[in-house]
Amino acid sequence: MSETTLPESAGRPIRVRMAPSPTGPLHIGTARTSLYNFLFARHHGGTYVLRVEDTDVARSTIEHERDIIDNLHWLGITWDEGPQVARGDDIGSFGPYRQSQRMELYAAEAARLLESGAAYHCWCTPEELEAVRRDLEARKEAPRYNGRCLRLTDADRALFTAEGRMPAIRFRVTPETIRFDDLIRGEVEFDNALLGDFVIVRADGVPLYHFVVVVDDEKMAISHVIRGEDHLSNTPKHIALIRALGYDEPRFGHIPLILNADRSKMSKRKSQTAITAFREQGYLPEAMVNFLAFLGWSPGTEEEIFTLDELSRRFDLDHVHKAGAVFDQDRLDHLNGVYIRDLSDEQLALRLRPYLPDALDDDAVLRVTPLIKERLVRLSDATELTAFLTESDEQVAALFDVEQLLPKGRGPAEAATALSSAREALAELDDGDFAADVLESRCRAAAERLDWKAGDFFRPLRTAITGRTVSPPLFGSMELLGRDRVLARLGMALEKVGPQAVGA
RNA sequence: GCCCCCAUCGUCUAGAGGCCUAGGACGCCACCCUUUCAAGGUGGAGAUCACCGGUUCGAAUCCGGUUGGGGGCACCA
Repeated sequence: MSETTLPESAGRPIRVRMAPSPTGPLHIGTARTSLYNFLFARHHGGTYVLRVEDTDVARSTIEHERDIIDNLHWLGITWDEGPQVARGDDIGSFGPYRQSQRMELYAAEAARLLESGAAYHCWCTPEELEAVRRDLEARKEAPRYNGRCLRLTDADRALFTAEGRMPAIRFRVTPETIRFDDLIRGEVEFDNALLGDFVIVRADGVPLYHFVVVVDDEKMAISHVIRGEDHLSNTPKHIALIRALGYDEPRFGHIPLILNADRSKMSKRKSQTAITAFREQGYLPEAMVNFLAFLGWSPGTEEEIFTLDELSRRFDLDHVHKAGAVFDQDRLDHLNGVYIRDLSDEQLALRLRPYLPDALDDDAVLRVTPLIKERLVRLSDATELTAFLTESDEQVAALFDVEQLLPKGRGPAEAATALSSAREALAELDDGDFAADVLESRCRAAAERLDWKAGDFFRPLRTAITGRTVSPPLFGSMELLGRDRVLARLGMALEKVGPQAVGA
């Protein structure tokens, strides 16, 4: 681990965090941010914290939390501190790690802000706020809060309280220039005079994101906040809060966004974003990690296949890009194929198991694996590629029409001839001799006797055996199917061409 | 509307002033291999480095502007 690239952290131990919100399944963008934080922590020997941002109780669910944790683990991302399944059983001494369990903390910090005058109660109703916003927009001004409740008298407040209205808490933004040295973008400058006072605690007492993120990053001693670029313009709010609360300012680093094909921020509406969906389709976690790492980062060389360990050795913020990166499905597919082919037959067979029917026993799965290995883009492709093994002879026969039995330039009668001569040649074999190499030489000999090109001769056989014109290698497929079913399928195909063969 | 960020082949990227008549990968095309499809091999098309101006002996690389794209401006995160 090189210490030379260690970003300055004011002498604090390196602690980074991922802070997913369980309002949906693990998003590809969250996964990549988590990966970068993980790699950063690993590379610098820092501590990695998982914090669940579930203050929005209405939208947060335990199912989503489980999906997030489960899929993070699936990717191989691990953390040093975080929540446990059982509440109150956390790992790490900065817990609890669910924000919903830290409400007293936020209330206390909000009270401090109220007391110092850095925050104030706001009694405006959503309707009033909406009206003000519309008005400002109509006048082409920034849609920010007008500070009305800042000018309330004690009598006004007493009146609202008597009405039973509950106030929200607003942070009073000091007009000042906020500068920070972003780890990825360098010096960034904002004018906070342009910001309106923003709500930090809702009228129902629920504290909001910009507030809790700042409180927790301090209380969890986070040294580097590495997050998506969509938070770049929220950072001056966070810094203002940090100063008002007397906290230590962490280093910030904003990584580029993952984009839809149209270059907008990647979204569920336009792209598949749930990691779990990729997982179900049979993308390998190794491929996913490799792919995600290169979406916005490169090692600065021309190497491109990296394991998680190699990545944590090589990863550094210096090589993280500034521009957003379009999610390229073709590239993911290619990488997935690379990783699939890199697996041993045994390993691959194991991973294929969930995609194949129970009717195919483990031994059969292991035997068919080498036949389909280099034809798989996703593990789920195995389902279709091996379907002919579990389909009944009748089902297979129903899959094709006579057209698909015919080699280029040949008619039904000739297909019938090929089919029957193949059946004859194979029928002579015992069960025990039904091996791919034997089958192949028999069929080649039969083709030769007919004076056909082997490829032409194989086409009707392939269709008859698998029901498809595209299939795994023909003779390996026949071997797996066994003598009886091969002969049966050849017979059924023959019946199918029969009438036309006669008519031809 | 205001603020901020960004800009190298279609896409992901290499590139930190001369090594660049811009390299790699994916995708695409052709050929080879071949029992189909893949995989593999070889080759090819594809970027006047968004544009304009400056700095410099020299700029994809530095500076300024323009244009274009994106993000943010919630009692969501």
